[in-house]
Amino acid sequence: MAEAEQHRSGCPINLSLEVLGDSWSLVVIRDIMFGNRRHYRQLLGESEEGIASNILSSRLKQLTDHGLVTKEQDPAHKQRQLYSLTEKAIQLVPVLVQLGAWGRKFLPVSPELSIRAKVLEDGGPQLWERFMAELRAVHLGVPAAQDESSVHHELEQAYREVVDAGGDSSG
Amino acid sequence: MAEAEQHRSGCPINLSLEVLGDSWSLVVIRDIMFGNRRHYRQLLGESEEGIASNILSSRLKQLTDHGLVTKEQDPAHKQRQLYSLTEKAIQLVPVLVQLGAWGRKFLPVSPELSIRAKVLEDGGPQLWERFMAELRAVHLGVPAAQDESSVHHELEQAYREVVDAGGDSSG
DNA sequence: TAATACCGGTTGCATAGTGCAGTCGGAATT
DNA sequence: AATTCCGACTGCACTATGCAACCGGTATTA
Repeated sequence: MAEAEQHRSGCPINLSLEVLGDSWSLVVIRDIMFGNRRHYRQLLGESEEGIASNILSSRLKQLTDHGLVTKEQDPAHKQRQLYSLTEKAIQLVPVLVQLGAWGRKFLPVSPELSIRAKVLEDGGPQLWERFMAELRAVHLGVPAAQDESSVHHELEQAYREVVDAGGDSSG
Repeated sequence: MAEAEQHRSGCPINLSLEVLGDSWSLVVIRDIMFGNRRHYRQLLGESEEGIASNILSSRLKQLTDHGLVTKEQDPAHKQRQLYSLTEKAIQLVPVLVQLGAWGRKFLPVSPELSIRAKVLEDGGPQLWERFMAELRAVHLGVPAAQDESSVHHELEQAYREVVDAGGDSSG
């Protein structure tokens, strides 16, 4: 947890990039966050992008060191590890939404995998907050507000609709 | 300009990371965008983070290939190249703002280098739009709306105030 | 006209990170 | 007792990064 590193500069954007500036870190966070993948094997096997096991291992370690992810034993299975997001990671929701919005606008996204981004984009900061509250309930054990009708569920539903309408592709 | 690459997946976040997912690309864009650095030597020498010349060269080439940056000869100086942002890059403003906001909240930022992030964060989407309109005027030659009293100037002013009040650090 | 400084890079080289395939010891299941 | 599942680790080839030196052409200066 000690971060005795040397920073390139004190610029917020630069510091953020020193933590997140590679091609896998945010993908792993995305999978935990939106895909609710909490175990190593899940993250490894159900990864859209096919992350390699050593890279996943390395990223999970990094993310843990940076305080974005915590790791604990699953009480039911002694050998199974449970990865959870911290508040620091949950507050990346706006970053991921904007990144997704930009990708949707300018890159060759697939309909199935971008519908969730669209829902969050259209929902605006209010929906993001609801989603973040949900993540806090799931990952931090914060009691959920009763009025929340699961943004996660809403995202899954939108995804299913597109898949059912479209036809092909994995996911 | 032909992009015959293989993509890891059609997910918007993943595709965005395939373009921007390294520690330098967004730093270079930040310098062009907020620091108004338009020439190679400027980007190289006035870089807070001390980017290496080969990395800068490689990133400018990549960014050009991805359609985020254009390069043209400065009419005044035959050998001088002028780098400009495209609309695709200008629309990264919300991403950079959110990334900066996150950095400000969780990372050891310096006051001088984070005041601009704070102003943009506090200004909200409306200010971002004004800033983007300004960038279009500067980089795309779009005529500026008259009511715009320069967000860029506002950011510079806020920066100067912090520097004058604070005292040390480079910038 | 000659020397110098500035321009946007390139090259060589050592180190670090990525990607793939195979492997590992322990725990749970059969 | 044998097999499968668990979260990784190892070896290896390849690519990217970071540093320093260097480059030919252009503009400026003496």
